[in-house]
Amino acid sequence: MENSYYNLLETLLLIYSVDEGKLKIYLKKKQDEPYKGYWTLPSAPLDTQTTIEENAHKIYKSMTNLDETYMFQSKVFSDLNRDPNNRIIGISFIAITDKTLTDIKQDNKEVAWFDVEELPKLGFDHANIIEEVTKEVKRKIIVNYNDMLLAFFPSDFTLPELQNFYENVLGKPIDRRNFHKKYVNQELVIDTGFKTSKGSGRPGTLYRFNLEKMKGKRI
Amino acid sequence: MENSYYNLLETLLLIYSVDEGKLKIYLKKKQDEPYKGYWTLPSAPLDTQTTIEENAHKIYKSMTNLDETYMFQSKVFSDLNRDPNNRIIGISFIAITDKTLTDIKQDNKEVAWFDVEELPKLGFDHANIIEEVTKEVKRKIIVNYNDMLLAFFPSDFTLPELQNFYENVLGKPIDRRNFHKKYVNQELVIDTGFKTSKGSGRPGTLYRFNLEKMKGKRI
DNA sequence: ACAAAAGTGTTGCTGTTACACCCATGG
DNA sequence: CCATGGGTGTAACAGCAACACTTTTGT
Repeated sequence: MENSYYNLLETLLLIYSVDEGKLKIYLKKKQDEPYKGYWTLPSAPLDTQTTIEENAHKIYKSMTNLDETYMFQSKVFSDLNRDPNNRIIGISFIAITDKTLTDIKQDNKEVAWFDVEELPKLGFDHANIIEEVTKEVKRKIIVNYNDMLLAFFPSDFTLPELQNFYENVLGKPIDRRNFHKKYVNQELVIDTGFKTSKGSGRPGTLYRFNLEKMKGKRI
Repeated sequence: MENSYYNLLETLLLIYSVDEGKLKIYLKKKQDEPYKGYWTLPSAPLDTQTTIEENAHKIYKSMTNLDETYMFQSKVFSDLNRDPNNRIIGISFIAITDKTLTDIKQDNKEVAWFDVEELPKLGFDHANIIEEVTKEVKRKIIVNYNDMLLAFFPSDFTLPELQNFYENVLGKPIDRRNFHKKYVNQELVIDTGFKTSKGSGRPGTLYRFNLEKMKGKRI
């Protein structure tokens, strides 16, 4: 009787990054049944001696070999038939990382970044989880979670890159002149003095965020 | 060995409401050990056949006798020593309700509304949970979760009442003229044609939110 | 009449929007 | 020299911030 209150839990990690203004997510190819060959979110069962935060950090480390990141809890998924074998309750975490730091780490494990708008075949209910959590991420970007934006753009970026990201998240275009003016006039970004130099076209000015001005700022 | 992955879960419900511009929370007095006589959040263990959403609704119903409410997930608390006896993982939900609807329902169960700034002695880690979740609620109000504001003020209210609530959440005063102007000029509220009539002072105009204008509006 | 609470107008500032052409680089 | 992508100015409008006195009611 008492046993009917003991549940299996897992921590699911949704690692996001930006690449050329696109929102990306880091997935893992499943090597065994069920869902062998499908892509899945990195996850780990929760044992009775670990907190969910510790568990999420462990997963993050195993996927990226990095220790620190911007990470926080997202939704819990408790549908009875999430897993074909057992009932497992999934506690999701959002992590935001610098894609360039993880590009190296793709040794033998099959892991890859996917555009959130072009996902591969996903196992379990992970398509649904990604959809729901991605909605939350977008909403938070739009609605002003500056910390999160800083996590997406920790290092130098161009204003067109940033604008591109916003446009993808918002789902509509923004006027380039107004966008530029806003960030430069309000000193939300600082000119690093460097320029991009990839391919054709005029090189872009590289900026970084002005932490002072961004703090608590409504964008 | 496998048993070390089975955890006890509970759903915790934080029911909020407004009263005279103050943010209130609905608590229950614990009738047995441990923490007998202390106040606690309403909660229920999660069995293996119920989703957390169903569980949260069950708790809400038992506390208010109401079926519908604005409710959503909040944080998960997984510290190892939350409960003196077992490790229990707590999944919290936020519900927002109309305090006047629940005032009736205080029969024999010892339940009461408390100002979130003046809480009683709380059992378990519930003081901590209330603090964390209340921070989230305030942040969401400030940052634009209009749905939530509508849930707090479903029916007629005066602008001074609404302003009072904002001031308590923001922690700083707002100019009355500017506040009034904003809501009336932008037609975020609609005059119901009724007036308050409680005690001394000029009666206030009763408004309700203009759902059209509030939708997606940044406040 | 007085205490309590609600209602209201003006002005300057700041940010947003709408709009089209020029500049720097690589091929 | 052309294709690609980056950078830029102006004017009208909307919302926000700062500011104090009047009106309506109950006692």
